[in-house]
Formats: sequence, structure tokens, C-alpha cells
Amino acid sequence: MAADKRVSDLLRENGLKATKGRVEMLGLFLKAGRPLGQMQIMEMLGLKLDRASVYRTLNAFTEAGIIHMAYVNGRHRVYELPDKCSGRNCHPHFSCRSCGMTACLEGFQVRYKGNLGKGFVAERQKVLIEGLCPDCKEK
Amino acid sequence: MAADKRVSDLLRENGLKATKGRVEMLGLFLKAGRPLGQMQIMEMLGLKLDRASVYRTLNAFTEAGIIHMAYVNGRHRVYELPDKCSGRNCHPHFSCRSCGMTACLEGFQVRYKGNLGKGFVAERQKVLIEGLCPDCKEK
DNA sequence: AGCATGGATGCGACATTATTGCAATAATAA
DNA sequence: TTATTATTGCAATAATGTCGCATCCATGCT
Repeated sequence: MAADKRVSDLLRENGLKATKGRVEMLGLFLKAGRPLGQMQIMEMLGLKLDRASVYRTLNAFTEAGIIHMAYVNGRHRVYELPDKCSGRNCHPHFSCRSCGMTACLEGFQVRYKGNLGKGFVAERQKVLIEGLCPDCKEK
Repeated sequence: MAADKRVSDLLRENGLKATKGRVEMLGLFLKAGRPLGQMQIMEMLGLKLDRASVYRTLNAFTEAGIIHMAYVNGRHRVYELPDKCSGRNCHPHFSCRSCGMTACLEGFQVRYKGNLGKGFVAERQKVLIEGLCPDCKEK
């Protein structure tokens, strides 16, 4: 598959060996276009990869900067491609406090005003807006 | 102790029985003036309460709205009084990506612009700014 | 292409955080 | 004071994530 070749190159450019599992996982992120957690990844891949490998790959991708942890939903860490985030300006997410459904909020701008304090360096911001989704609002 | 009486009343006003453990825990939050996690609470109370009770109490307080979960630090959930948050305008936190140190950012304003979308209701926002603290910046 | 090598994988064991069931206990209302 | 009912403590269990180690395989070299 030609797409796999591009994914492999992307991995190597970031100093990572292009193993089968990694190519599949990165392919998932590229196709999905939405945040993914370990469980979802395993299910989407048909449980072909070991749990430990998925975790290790997520960590490797994160260290390499290929993905980043978007937010924590309950006990689940959810990752995504950083392509919609420019450095310290990550796009926010919405989370329903009732059903746990989460979504990216694009076209949403967050600005903050104030000083962090002497010596602090801000690298990025994570914004999570909590509330009710349309379904849960009904009840 | 007179302070305990006030704390007990605060609990009953929120529909919670004023048990010894709850009074002590809520007292901690009121005195601390900073975010607390389960482990810190146990240590501050000298391990007098059972782990399960601390977790159940944190959940009860959260449901009652007496406290809320400020952020997740690694695997630790950290709670705080919502007194510095007015509804949908919670104060942000800073977290050092190197040493894990976290702090409340008061005197910091966050504004966001955009529409959530049809039917969504925003109840509050959580903002976490990640970066380096002065100590870790040195290295 | 074949081979060497070091990183990646799979597996099981372990660590950590959080929740649950149940009997005993304590806080509230009468 | 007593009855009622929620809460606690304890142990067991769940859920998420990490680690060690033997094996495997992607890569670079010849």
C-alpha cells in the first residue's frame, strides 16, 4: 500500500523504526481524524497488538512528538495528532459530564491573559469544557 | 471546635451527613486553600481514614458540588474547592512537564470564543497550562 | 541478497489507583 | 433513647499502565 510507505517514512523521519504495529497505529490516527485511546486502538486493530506494545508505542509517539495526549477521560488517556494545534495553542475539547462523550472543538479560540510568574515557561495549554451534550440535556 | 460546627452545617446544607471523617476532610480543603489528592489527604489526616472512605467522600463531595476535580496529574486526581471558580470560569492550573509540580494560576484570565454547537451546554472549563517550572528550566 | 545487531514485541508478572460487597458502626429523626 | 438508614472499614476485585526478559524483526553493512 502506498499510504503505508508514507507512514513508514514519517516514522523514520522521527527516529522510530517502522514496524508493522507502529505503521498500523499511526495509520489509524491519520485516518481517524479524532482522538483515540488505547482500548479503541486495540479494537480497531482487531486486538492484533499486545496491550503493552500499544502503550509503549503511544509513549514513543508522544516522545517523538507525532501525537500528544489530548485529555484524560475518566481513567482513559486519549491521544491525537497535534496537527490542529500550533505549539502552545491546542484546540479545546468538550466532554459531557453525563455520558462521557467527548469531541474536539474546532473553530474555537481560547485566549488567556496574565503572567505565569518568574521563570515559568508555558509550552502548551489544554482546555476541556465540561457540560451536557444534546442527548443528555433532554433528560 | 467552633470551626467544626460550621463545617458540619455546611455538609448538612448539602445533604450530607456530618460524619467525623467528612468533617475532617472538608476542614482540610478549607484550611489548605490548594488542590488536594487522595494520598495527600490520607497523609494529612495521619492515615486515620480508610482509602475507600476517602474515595467515596471525594465522590460524594463532588456530586454535592462542595468540591470539584481540578485536574489529573499523571494518574492522580486532584480536587479543590470551587470557590475561586465562578460557574463556567474556573481558574487555570500550571503543570511542569518535567517534575510534575502543579500550581493554581490566579490572576489569570481565560476567555474563549466560538460556539459549542446546537444543543450543547457548557457548565465549566478546565484549563491546564503545561511547560517548565523555574527549577526544571535551568537544566 | 545475506548477515549482524540493537531496538521492538509478546507474554506474564507486577504496580497503582479506584471501586464494590458486606458486616459493623455511627449520625440523624422521632 | 431508640430506630432507621447512611456511612465506614476491610478485603476482594477491577481497571489501567509498566516492567523484565526471551524472542523476533527492521535496518544498515558487506
